[in-house]
Amino acid sequence: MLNQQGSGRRAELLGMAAKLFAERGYVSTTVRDIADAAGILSGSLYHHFDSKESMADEILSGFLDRLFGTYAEIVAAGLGPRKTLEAIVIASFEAIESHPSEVAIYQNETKQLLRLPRFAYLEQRNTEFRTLWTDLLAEGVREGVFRADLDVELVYRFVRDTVWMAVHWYNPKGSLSAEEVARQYLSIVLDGIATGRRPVKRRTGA
Amino acid sequence: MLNQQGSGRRAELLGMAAKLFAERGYVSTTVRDIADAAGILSGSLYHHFDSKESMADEILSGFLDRLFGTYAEIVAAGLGPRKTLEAIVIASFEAIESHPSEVAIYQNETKQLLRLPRFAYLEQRNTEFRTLWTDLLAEGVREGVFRADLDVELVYRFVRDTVWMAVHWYNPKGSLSAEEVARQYLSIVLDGIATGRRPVKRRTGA
Amino acid sequence: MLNQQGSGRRAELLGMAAKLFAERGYVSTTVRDIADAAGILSGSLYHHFDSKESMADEILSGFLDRLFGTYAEIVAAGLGPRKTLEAIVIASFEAIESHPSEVAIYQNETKQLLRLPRFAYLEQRNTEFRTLWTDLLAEGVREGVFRADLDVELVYRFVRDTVWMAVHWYNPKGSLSAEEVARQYLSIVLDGIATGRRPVKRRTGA
Amino acid sequence: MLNQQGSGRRAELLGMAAKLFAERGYVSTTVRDIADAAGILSGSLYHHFDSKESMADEILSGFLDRLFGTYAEIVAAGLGPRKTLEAIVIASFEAIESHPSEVAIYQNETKQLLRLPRFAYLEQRNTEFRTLWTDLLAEGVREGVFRADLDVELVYRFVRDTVWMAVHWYNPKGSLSAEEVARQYLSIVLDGIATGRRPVKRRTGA
DNA sequence: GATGAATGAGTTTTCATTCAT
DNA sequence: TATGAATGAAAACTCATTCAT
Repeated sequence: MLNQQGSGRRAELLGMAAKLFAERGYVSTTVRDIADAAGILSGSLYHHFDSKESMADEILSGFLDRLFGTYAEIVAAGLGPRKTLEAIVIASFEAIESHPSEVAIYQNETKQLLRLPRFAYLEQRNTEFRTLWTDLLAEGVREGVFRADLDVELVYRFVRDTVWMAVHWYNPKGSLSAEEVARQYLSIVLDGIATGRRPVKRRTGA
Repeated sequence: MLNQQGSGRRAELLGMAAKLFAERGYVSTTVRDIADAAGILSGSLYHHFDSKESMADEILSGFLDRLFGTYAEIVAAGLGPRKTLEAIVIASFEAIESHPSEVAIYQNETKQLLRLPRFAYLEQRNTEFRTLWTDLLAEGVREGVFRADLDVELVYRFVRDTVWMAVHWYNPKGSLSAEEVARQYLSIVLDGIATGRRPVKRRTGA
Repeated sequence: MLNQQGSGRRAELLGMAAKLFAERGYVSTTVRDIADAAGILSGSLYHHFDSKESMADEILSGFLDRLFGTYAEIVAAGLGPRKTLEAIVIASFEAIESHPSEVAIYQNETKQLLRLPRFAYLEQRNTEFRTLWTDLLAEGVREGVFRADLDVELVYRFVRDTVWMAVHWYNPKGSLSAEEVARQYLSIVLDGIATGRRPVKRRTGA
Repeated sequence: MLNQQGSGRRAELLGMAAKLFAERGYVSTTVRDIADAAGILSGSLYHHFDSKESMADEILSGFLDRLFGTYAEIVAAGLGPRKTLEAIVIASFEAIESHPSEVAIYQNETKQLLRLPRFAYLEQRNTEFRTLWTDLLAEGVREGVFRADLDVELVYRFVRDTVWMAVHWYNPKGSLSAEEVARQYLSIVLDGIATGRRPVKRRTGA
């Protein structure tokens, strides 16, 4: 359902490319690496794709369209800030589970790819994601379900980074399902790792 | 004090290389880029360094020696798990503040560099860091200052990733000092972003 | 009458190839360009032709057979040097009008194609053309209708080049018909662009 | 004096490239061909030049700057249409003599190169040349030194093409000097190849 | 006749590195 | 210390051609 990126051979090749881009990084993955993985000659890849760039483009844009579609549906459901946050985190972990390569590429290569004009949409996605989170957090603070003493921007960055970083260690074949990991993760983010009541906070900078 | 990586010109060149490695990534930074930044020809760099690899090596090993020295001092101080955790986080944020390039390289390039034999020590540092944290967390759980219902391994990864990710957005010239950011960060990690008592946790999967 | 280069689809494809060869040059025109123009895949062209080379061959040899047939008829008519020259020039301009692509290919690609053995006949055509003209000019000089003070070889080259160059600018849809252009062209070549009697020529270098 | 295109090795390499571009055509000349001619490896050329394109660019722009500088001087001298025309033709033949490769590239490759944005200046040079000639011819017609019954545009094309075509056959080592060839050429263009008075012209199309 | 997938040889270009001066 | 010229290996990409379906 979060899938479907083309027909037959093309999709197969994109899958291999994605895996390699995720493992070795975009720059360090040669077109020959991809061709080798596919059992063809490097030149033959150009029968299917314009360039290495366009492979990365197709992988990322397709994936992000689907992911942000899912986010939009969650937000549209109007579950309230806390439940929405949970749903978004869970959806993100599910993306990590079902499309680890794509997430890894998104995580690791965005900065590099942004220099190329054709990847400008990555910037837009970043902005979209930021708005999504800061709106959500601000609403939660207004409704009293999120702490008011934290910098919303900082919390956003914190959450953004931590969610995606999981792609670096989450093992879909391990004992924990994506949802279980997400629940633990949410538990940390929402309630912290310390026990008991939180001590009286000295407001930073005060 | 966390500084001093050679004398004069050599250090200057390493600084420029570090900045470029951090900005563009190790593979994407060419020797010519570094030479250009230094206002010399690329061949001339080889009067100072054996290779591009040895530049990265020198940058990273020097930095990590100093950073892990600091960690060791903190642990040796025997402050108890909570204070130790706080001190380590603060030291890490200070490293981000004082050596952003080095941290960024450590963050972004370790995976790539580990393929080269000479960077095997990075693996050792990772193990060292992991032991440091899991010991610390386990001790905290034993002493009742950290929650017992969380997977220690997962918490470790969580903390590890989130601390270093800050290098991607922390701006030393911004309004928040490294320590202030560290405090907020600690506040999130320790107490969570939700208000009030945490609800009775349904153990995931149960 | 100067037409007929195969049947149906084959001729159609050759026409497209000729147009592209003329526009972009033989080397710069890819087999895919031709296939694209025909709305088929590049591999499919090989059901019709052995190779790109054989397409160019077929285009040129057919065209030149017809053109030189026309020249032979004119010469055989025995009209005398002046009328023969006029008829040849007119026939050439008509070839430009009716087969601009073929003339352009002949003009622009002969030098390149001559390196390939199968195009050796182009050299023969050149020789044939040269003989035709130098004979004609020499005869004209003997009969007193062409100036005797000009180097026949130089005049030949002059005429040869200028006639064919017209393919680069002659526009069949423009206001001047091929014959009209030929007439003006002949007027220049025969009588020059200066007004009045020619001044006493200082023989160059004498 | 019409020379001087850089320092030392660079100029040497450009000269070799120019020769090959002229002989085999720009597209058909590989970077390896040039490197082979220079006795170095193809990659080494990139120590001196950005790209094959930039070699052609440097060759052409430098040459055209000098050539059009010469034209401008001639025009500025205000010799009257006939003498100006003669001087321009002679200067052109001298360019063919001293810079045959550059002229050949200009002649043969302009059409191809114009597709690349960086060669837009070739279009401007063409326009400049056209204006130069049509102005000159029109002035000559007004002053009664050139025939009024000829289409100025057509005469311009005629002259333009024929002058440059000489590069294809003019042999600097042959018996005729550039100026001698230019004189004969001028003699043809000005007075035609026919003997005696020109017959009463039937205006074409009438 | 045409497709879709591939080959294989070659192209331009990149880049870490070397070395005589 | 630095330059200027080069190497050599590999990169991305091109393209005429083949061939099973």
